[in-house]
Amino acid sequence: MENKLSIYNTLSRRKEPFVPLHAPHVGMYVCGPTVYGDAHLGHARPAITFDILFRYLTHLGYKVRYVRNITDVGHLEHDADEGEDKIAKKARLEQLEPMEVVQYYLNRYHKAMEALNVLPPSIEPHASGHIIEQIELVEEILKNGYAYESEGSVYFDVAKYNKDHHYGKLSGRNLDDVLNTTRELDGQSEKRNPADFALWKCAQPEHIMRWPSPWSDGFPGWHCECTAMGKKYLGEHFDIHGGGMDLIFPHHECEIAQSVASQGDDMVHYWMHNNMITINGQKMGKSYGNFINLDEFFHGSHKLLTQAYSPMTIRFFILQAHYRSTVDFSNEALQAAEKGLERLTEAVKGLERITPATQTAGIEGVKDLRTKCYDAMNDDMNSPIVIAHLFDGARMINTVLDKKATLSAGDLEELKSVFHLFMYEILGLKEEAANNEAREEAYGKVVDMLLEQRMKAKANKDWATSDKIRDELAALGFEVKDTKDGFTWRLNK
RNA sequence: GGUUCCUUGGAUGAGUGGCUUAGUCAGCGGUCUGCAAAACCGUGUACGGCGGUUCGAAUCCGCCAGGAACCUCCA
Repeated sequence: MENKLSIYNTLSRRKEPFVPLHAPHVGMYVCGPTVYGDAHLGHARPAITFDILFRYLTHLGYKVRYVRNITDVGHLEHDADEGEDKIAKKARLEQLEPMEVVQYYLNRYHKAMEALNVLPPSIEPHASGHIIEQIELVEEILKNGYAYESEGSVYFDVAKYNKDHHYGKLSGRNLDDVLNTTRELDGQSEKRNPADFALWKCAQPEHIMRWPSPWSDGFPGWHCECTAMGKKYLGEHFDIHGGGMDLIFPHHECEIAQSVASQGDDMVHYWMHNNMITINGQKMGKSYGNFINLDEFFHGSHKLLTQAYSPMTIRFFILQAHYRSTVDFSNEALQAAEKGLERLTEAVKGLERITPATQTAGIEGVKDLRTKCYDAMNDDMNSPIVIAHLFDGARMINTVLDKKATLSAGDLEELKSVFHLFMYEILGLKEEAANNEAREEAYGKVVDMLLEQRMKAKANKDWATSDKIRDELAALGFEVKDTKDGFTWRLNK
């Protein structure tokens, strides 16, 4: 399969032509959410970034298997309840089963993703459902001598690994740096080296989520799930592994070490990382306490928001920046995105009002638009440039609507096709379904307005107008009843 | 302290050696319009600072200043 797509590989720190290992099949793994809280704006970034990639690769004709995991076990939380599982902690606080918490937030995550028009991945595996695979991974690493058991836990032997391989090649670190800066943690005594990371953790008695293993009742280490599930569903070697930049170290670095230590070589060909969303220049994140939930954006229910922003506004806002740049949140920026998106959608609607002429005159560039959009997408998914070209298209459309130019039937179809492809299919900017409640209310008020007019007509004994309004409303399904002091109506269905 | 990276006009945000410009939002002027909105046309100041390489740098190199992410769960 031929394409000119190049993507930035974090491993090589440069753009590389995208050549799948087993065309036409493409394997893609993206780190999904830890479901112990509502999704915030930061979670939308990787979801949308890799949604675009998924859509584009599919459009290019690849058979993409997109795996996005759900982390529902194993992440240690480092605060008052040190060593306790995040999911388990939340569960105890809320008196819920751990899996109940997982399901609750997972449902909400799915709802938010659907609102953002993020396509569901091909497979969405849960870490808790792949304990066996993770134990097998740990056994492999042990067998190859890159791990050791200590008091029921198993740790990755970073120093030994680093003698044979480079631990830190993804994040640009060397082991000495890591050693000098590794923070002192509890349980350090179990480790031979402070930089060693856990592959299996022996569970404390109060730890709810636990599974039997050859070493202890416990739970898998932080990084095992992605390696184990990536291998299970995409094979020992697959094309793309994505996630947020904040996962490069240690998470993805450890994944590389785990795959090399278990199977002997790298599992992933292209590492891709989206940048962060910032707020006042600082990363939006749970630990900073400066995050805004997606639902809060959709409803405008956060003190930093001056209004509600629709899911498509959020999506457009994110796509207006390149995925490897930080993007700064502000009401002003979101309002600009909202208006810009409106301009595009109005232009697309305008396409339907254009009557084709015998030839195109007065505008240029219709025929180049498609190529320019492809070029931008091929250049490491430069969505802001694609959008800029779509704005050029919007200007063409508006000029024709202003009767200052004409479009041939062929060019009109071409414009429609380009907009449909890039705006809807690839960038996923679906036309917004209006807020139903608000719409219902507005429609109701329109009916009220008509009936007020009818009341005036009745007062003037203008029975013709009065009856006309009632009959026409009736024809539309509105049942109008006069009362002593006015009227009532309802919609018969 | 270490690693990686960033600094572009009023706000956002592309661009990485020259050519023709990003684009969007806002502002200003105009066209259109019963009014308004929309649309269209025109429009300004920009590449953190200093030095270097080069015929030529926002773009490459060095230093300085400021900022960020990671080094601890994080998208």
